[in-house]
Amino acid sequence: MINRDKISDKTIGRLSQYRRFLNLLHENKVKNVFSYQIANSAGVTSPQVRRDVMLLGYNGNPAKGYNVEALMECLAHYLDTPGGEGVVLVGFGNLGRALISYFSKQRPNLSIVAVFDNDPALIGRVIHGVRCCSMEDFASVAQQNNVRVGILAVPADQAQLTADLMVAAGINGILNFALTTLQVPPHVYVERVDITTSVEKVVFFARKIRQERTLP
Amino acid sequence: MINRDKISDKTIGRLSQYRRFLNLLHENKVKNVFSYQIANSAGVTSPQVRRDVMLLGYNGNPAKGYNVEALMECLAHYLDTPGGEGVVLVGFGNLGRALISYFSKQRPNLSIVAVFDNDPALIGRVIHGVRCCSMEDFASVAQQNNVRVGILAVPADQAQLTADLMVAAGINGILNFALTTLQVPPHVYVERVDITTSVEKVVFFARKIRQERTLP
DNA sequence: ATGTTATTGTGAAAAAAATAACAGCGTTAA
DNA sequence: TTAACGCTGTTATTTTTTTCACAATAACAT
Ligand SMILES: NC(=O)c1ccc[n+]([C@@H]2O[C@H](COP(=O)([O-])OP(=O)(O)OC[C@H]3O[C@@H](n4cnc5c(N)ncnc54)[C@H](O)[C@@H]3O)[C@@H](O)[C@H]2O)c1
Ligand SMILES: NC(=O)c1ccc[n+]([C@@H]2O[C@H](COP(=O)([O-])OP(=O)(O)OC[C@H]3O[C@@H](n4cnc5c(N)ncnc54)[C@H](O)[C@@H]3O)[C@@H](O)[C@H]2O)c1
Repeated sequence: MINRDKISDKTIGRLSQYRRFLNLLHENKVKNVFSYQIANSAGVTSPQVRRDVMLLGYNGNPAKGYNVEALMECLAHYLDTPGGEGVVLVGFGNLGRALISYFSKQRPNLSIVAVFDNDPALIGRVIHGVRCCSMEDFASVAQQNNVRVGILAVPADQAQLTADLMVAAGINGILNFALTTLQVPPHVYVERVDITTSVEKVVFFARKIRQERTLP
Repeated sequence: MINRDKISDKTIGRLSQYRRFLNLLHENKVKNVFSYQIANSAGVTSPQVRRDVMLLGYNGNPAKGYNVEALMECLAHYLDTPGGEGVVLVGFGNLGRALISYFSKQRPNLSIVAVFDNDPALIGRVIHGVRCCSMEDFASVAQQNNVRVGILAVPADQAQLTADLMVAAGINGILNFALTTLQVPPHVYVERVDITTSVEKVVFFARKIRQERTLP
């Protein structure tokens, strides 16, 4: 029924976005929603939404649109790990702490189960109920909790080293905030968040728009 | 010579990445670099790099590759605003503070010139030499410093409101960290950083890889 | 001088992604 | 009961993005 093989990176990103809107609708007791409404909320087109939903194998109703609850359930079944996915975070610095606070506000299907740092001064500290552990305990904690996904928030020059540790501990998904392209084996998926690049993109296009408006 | 019209979002992102590697090479006094080396550092293919560089109008040398300094200069001329671009940040919370620390370590061509918050308890506080100002001063500070780009790090329910303020103050590029799709006029470019979606992507593909490895 | 080598620059081909188009279908209201 | 409506599901088309492939070429050794 579901062909997970053919799904792309981008589609998954959009599905995750649609879900946020559905959550909102559900909280407001809205029962049904049309593709164009979802599209609007995510800044995409309605055929795009229908196409994406099609991949899930979920069918809407031509008169009522999609059933909010049913679609949410379908998305959860598709995107989420049954029983929830525990994530570890390495790097208890400025960004690490912000992320802990952020995740503590999210739904519990995604939760940070442990935080690690190699600075002795930080080990043992607790933020939002999460205690910072020593890197020495990384492999054992990760394996005990069956952790598969790690967030990397250490300085760039420590990132590869840390990623190697993660991979050795059985992690096969990394969200990398450090300014490095990690070298990992093919069975590890890496997603990179590069804020400098994001800002440079905004600067570029903002300037471009400005120039187009002043002299055409 | 340069056709800025045809350039895509993705290309700009890659150019920004290439630049990071070039900076590194330059610091290490490396004079020349081949497309495949740049490609390697950014996790893309070498034809991709050559194609992207082609758009800049810069020409390499078949025997020596690209001249590091010349290419850097070309990139700077293309991506950067002459005289540097000042950026403002709204939201002096966990994420805002992490961002200030992050930008204080970056090259000075991109700098945060002012930070704003609406919490009276935060106004006047200084971090990394940047003082938190009241939202009331937003328009005047932004206009005095000729700011065109803003970073949005306020709670989701305040994001649209804040974006409207930014747009009214003449900003036409926004980096949005809040979990909302902003409604802005067409002359404003918005780039969104959505960490929940990023994590969900990693979780999904990590799980997919796992499943493919255990039962193929 | 000249051959050899490895890389660039770029048109052509392929792949991927987005958009358009429309038949088919519940629902609703006459 | 039936016609009108507006949406979905899906195929076809278009557009965008990436990769391939190779002629052209600068450097260097001989
Ligand atoms: N601060 C931001 O907003 C921001 C944004 C995007 C990306 N980043 C990137 O995220 C990373 C962390 O940023 P930050 O601002 O939190 O830096 P930070 O210096 O505040 O924190 C880094 C933390 O990593 C720890 N660390 C260093 N080496 C380690 C190792 N080998 N193993 C385990 N822990 C180690 C340090 O003890 C420190 O606590 C950097 O690569 C930075 O470029 C930061
Ligand atoms: N913390 C993270 O790592 C992280 C990561 C990604 C995205 N985000 C998003 O970024 C935003 C901020 O996150 P945070 O963790 O810093 O939250 P936070 O609650 O720590 O900080 C929010 C700050 O915004 C200020 N604020 C609220 N309303 C305002 C208004 N109308 N005008 C000006 N300032 C206002 C608050 O006073 C507070 O200082 C949220 O939308 C969050 O979802 C956070």
